[in-house]
Amino acid sequence: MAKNSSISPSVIKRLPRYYRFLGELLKQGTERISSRELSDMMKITASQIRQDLNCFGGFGQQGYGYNVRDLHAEIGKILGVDKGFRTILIGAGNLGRAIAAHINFSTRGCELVGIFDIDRSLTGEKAGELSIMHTDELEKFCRQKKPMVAVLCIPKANTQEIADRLVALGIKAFWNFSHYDLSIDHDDIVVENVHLGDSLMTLTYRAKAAEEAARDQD
Amino acid sequence: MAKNSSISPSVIKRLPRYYRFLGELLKQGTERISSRELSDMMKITASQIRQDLNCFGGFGQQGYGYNVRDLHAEIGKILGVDKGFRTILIGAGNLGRAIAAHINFSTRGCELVGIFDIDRSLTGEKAGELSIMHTDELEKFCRQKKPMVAVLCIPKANTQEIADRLVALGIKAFWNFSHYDLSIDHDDIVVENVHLGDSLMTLTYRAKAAEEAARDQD
DNA sequence: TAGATTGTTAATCGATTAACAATC
DNA sequence: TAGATTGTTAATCGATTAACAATC
Repeated sequence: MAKNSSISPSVIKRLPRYYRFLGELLKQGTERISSRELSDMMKITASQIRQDLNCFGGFGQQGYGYNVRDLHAEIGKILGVDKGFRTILIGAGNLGRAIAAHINFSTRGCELVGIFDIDRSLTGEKAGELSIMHTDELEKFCRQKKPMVAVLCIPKANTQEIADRLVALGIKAFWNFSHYDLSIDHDDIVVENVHLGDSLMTLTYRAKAAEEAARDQD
Repeated sequence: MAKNSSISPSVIKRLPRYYRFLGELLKQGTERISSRELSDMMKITASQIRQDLNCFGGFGQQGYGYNVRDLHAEIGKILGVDKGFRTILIGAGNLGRAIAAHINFSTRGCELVGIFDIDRSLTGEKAGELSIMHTDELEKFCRQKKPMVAVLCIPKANTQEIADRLVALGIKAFWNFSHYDLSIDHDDIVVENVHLGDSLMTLTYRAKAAEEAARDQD
């Protein structure tokens, strides 16, 4: 575990992808895999795979490769898939309900325990397994259940205010889908801003660039 | 435009964020801004901003800064926000309908023109402005409307098959939300894999790391 | 002119790839 | 033992930051 402290941001971003591919291999019953085979599947270099996996200790064996089950388990442990962090979701509009229904929180270290919306007409409605609560209930709920993670699916204008309120209620991690760049100045609080719109724009840019390149070739 | 060809991937990924912040400033009526002021807002270095903006020609003026309106327009043009690429969405489940309703395609260079699902019980239902069509209609629709972009909100198992079918129908860009790493071996076709699950896992990892760091301090 | 701030070059830093000795 | 493949060091590449001369 000693090596853990120095895992670089680039490696961390690749970890979930390794975890997914190893999960697939495990499901298929593959017992061992070499960095070369994995590199073919994942379309990254074998060198990078070996470099990455070595950040957290030698899980491979020379002349053999990596044991799929062990490696999968180890990466899962590093990512914290067994943490079960209690998680609340704020904003039960289209996107909020889709996230609640679509994301498998439990296999990713989180447990969705509450959904809130400011719109009283939604109070009591079901979203997946859970009934939507009014945001007035947040304080009481958090005092009782002490959630650690909050998913924000709310309009830009309310994001900072709700985030501040949730920080006061002990939330330590924000998964933010609002169209607002959330940043919080406590170094024990982490924020992941998603910005689907930015992702689409990047695609537009690349589509345009590819189109121009193809046209130039004619 | 000559400098365009060499814009690095890291810069491209930051472009939508610049565009957003400049849009905000424009809305607030700010006329000019220095790299220093913008760096405070965006929490990146002024040096990086100047370096980035210089990839596509000198839009600043020494001793003055940048004209907000001009810079916003220029970045928009580079991203292709005015392209209006015809776009179809496949998979009108929770996530698909939320994306259709929640994302402002038109301000991001895309125009959503059709929604498809394989489930006949959804055919004819409204999703935003559009009525859901059956995937059997894809061929006919694409021949007529010639869409260029496809948003995939379908299960993992169907993704490769649908993608191949869409490539044959002339789709050049994929915005892929399925739990599957799509890669296509034509260099005039671009793919953006979103993977919300990976994003949540990264958050879990960081939450866990921050928690451990805080505990160690006690 | 003096002050401000860019554009741009040089220095630093970090991440990726290549290479190969260690070893299963 | 011979073959395979890792772990790890060194080389390369790219991205970020610092510095400052150019110039508005």
